[in-house]
Amino acid sequence: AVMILRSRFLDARRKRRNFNKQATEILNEYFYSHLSNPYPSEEAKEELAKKCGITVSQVSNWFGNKRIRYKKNIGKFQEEANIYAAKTAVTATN
Amino acid sequence: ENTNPGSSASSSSVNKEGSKNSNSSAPRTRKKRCPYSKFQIRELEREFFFNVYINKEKRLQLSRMLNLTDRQVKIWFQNRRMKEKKLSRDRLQYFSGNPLL
DNA sequence: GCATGATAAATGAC
DNA sequence: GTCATTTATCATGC
Repeated sequence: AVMILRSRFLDARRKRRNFNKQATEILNEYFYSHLSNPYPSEEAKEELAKKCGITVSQVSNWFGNKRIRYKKNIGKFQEEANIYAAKTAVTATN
Repeated sequence: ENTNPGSSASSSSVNKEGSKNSNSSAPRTRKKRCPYSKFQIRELEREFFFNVYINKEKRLQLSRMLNLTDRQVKIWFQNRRMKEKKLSRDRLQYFSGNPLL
């Protein structure tokens, strides 16, 4: 029993699995609503991790990748940025 | 497998930080990340197994053997310790609160 | 074929 | 020294 868990842990790290759509939505919402300073605190990371059903490390990985890839090609994320900007604007009015 | 700057017989292309840059070049260009070879990793891991903290003596010896700078070896051990800590955290989280245990 | 998540070098704050 | 991070690279998903 322990052995299968151990083996599952060992190969579970590098086997990449995409996050579900809802988790990505939550992360993007935070990112684009904090675009001037997309550095969530440790507490914010824990909350995001809980809401997304992922670990804090995965949240850190996601923001690290998002920041560098956004900076490298802002144009590519323009459409995405507009979508979430509109989304947060709607929630703000409610 | 690994064309490491400084390995083989590179004469002097190694960018040193010792130079107190005479002229402008204000922000020193960040050193490009260069993955280490299997051999380098094996030797580093071997030493890490014996002692997680490496002393200056062995560090110089290792850096010469692997054609790395002392700084590179020092930083490798720092990163390796962080990796070990993360592995412990992940292990703990994975084996705790799981369905069958 | 790139998008994406995870990991490996390298830097800097403290 | 630790540790969050930047950056490039790796490995996989699709």
